Amino acid sequence: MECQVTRMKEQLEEVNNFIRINEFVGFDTETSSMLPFDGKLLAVQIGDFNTQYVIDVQTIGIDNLLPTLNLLKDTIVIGHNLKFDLKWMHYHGIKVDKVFDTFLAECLLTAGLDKENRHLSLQACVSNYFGVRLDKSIRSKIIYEGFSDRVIRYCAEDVKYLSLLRKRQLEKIEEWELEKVMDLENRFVKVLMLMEYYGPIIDTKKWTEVYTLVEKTLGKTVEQLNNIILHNDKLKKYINTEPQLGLEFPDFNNKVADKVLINWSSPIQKLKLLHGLDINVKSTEAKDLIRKRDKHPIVPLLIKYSKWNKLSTSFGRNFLKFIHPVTGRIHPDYFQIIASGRLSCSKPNLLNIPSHGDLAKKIQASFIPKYGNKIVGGDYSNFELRIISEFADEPLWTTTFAEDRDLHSELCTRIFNIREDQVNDPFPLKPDFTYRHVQKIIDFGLSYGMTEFKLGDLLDIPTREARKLINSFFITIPRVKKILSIWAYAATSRGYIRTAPPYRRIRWFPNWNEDLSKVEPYLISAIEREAKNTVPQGSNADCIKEALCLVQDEIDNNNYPVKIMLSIYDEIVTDCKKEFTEEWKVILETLMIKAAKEILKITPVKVNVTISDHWIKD
DNA sequence: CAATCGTGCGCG
DNA sequence: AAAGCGCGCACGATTG
Repeated sequence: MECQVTRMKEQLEEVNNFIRINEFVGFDTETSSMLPFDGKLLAVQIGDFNTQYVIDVQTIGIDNLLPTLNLLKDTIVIGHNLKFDLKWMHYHGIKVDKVFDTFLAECLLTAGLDKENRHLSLQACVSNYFGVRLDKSIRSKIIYEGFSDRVIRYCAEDVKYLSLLRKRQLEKIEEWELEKVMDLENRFVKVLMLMEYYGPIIDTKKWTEVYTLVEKTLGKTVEQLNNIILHNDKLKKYINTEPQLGLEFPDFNNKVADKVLINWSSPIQKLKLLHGLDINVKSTEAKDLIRKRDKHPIVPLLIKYSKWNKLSTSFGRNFLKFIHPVTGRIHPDYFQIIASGRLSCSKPNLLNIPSHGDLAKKIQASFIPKYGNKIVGGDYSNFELRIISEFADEPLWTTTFAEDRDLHSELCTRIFNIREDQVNDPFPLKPDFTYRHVQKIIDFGLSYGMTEFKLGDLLDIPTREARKLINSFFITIPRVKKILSIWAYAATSRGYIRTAPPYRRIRWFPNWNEDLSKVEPYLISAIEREAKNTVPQGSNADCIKEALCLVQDEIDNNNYPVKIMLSIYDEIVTDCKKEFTEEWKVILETLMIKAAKEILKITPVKVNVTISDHWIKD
């Protein structure tokens, strides 16, 4: 084994040669922080099984290293979770063209498996594939002890196995025909890196206005709740006799109460109180409480409290802490491949920003483009239902999409036997819902395996009425029922399900067994429901990832003044120079349609594009 | 006191 | 009845 530390500029020529003569190079970095904006690049490791170069970046100087790093664009860079390393490369102006990410390969090969059966870290992969143990703890000592012998050795080990790991993973990728989706994910790393690097900008003034309003409303609600128990002899016994340590009223008035009568965030305390009022609920969630809202004035207040407390804790003043002091942007952490193939997002989660209602409008309006720019957004219309339609080949659905009519309304008229102008009339069994609203619940719910119990529960109608709705739904569109059962059967007979061609991503079902008699019936049902959902949800993910790759390539190839700001499941939000918006709007729409046509071959694609001064949902 | 689980709710 | 799917987060309750 040859592993060496590179400290001198002259030594870099050897590294350069290594990069030039190799089609693939293993690549890793060590840094003093997670983001390049508040730390330094300490080491760059390049190598393969036989040779590793550990480059002491600070000693050699980043400027002296740039020519070497620039050579990377002519090779295929292999790395484990390259989203991290590429962010540092981008910071230093280094472009990397082709990558193979062993972390993403492992994510793809094990999608859907649970914690026990899924080991994604480099140590775990190297251990599982080669039986070699890497010691991560020593590597992290680089900050304290610099390039000591053992640090160098372990830095080198982090690139040593990458090319072998890729080969072993490729065997499996070929075995399971995952080449196409692996390629998609490898192309997508760069895009996701940029979405973290150029994360959204928040108008703090607008955001502050919003949370001031939220805290005021929450405070009032707490006050009203407290007044109810203070003036009701029956309820006084539920008041906490001791101060609830660590709990305070929101100090929206700079006033902090010294004790909390009842902790309105405690389901146990709320449940006791409700039972004391002879209100029989099994939980304190809104869905249950809403049925009892007329029993006592406290019930609607409890619903209100939960809602506003959520807004206050998740989207209140804490949210502003995520604004990076140097960049002024939010730099979230995306996870590239969850079970279905979708993204997830954390610190903060930008995929669950409120978007329904007046307050949500104000929250979204706080997401603004760079000064002088505009937001150009595009979202797919009914993508998941179009996926089902594509494979069900259901005449009613295909003609509705072909004629660009509203699917929910269309189905509504058939299933409830009403005219088109009646779809927004109240639904007789539950008058606060319209027919179309009910239909929407049915369309999504039933497509993913909802039973009459849940539907009855959701619509607050008897189970037998729900059963009738389900029956007429599937009688009206029998081919949808058929394709759903085909997907369910595929999953239970094989133990996995695939998304639509050409990507054909796999999701595994860890509870499955070849001998189905060994699988509990309820687990079989769960696999069936998950499979029914994975095809449309995962195919949608494949599509939006392809679209995002096309969009970023277009931006890069033409130097367009555009940044991808957010992507929420079926929506792409971009930050675009004002003068370019009209032109960009057309390009964005075209590329999103182009991506979708990879999957939807006979079903029309519809994309809605908007230009605005801030994030908005149309 | 930290780790873990459950509840409830935000999004598509 | 574990009887739509996919997530992350805040908070309370429980555990060791």
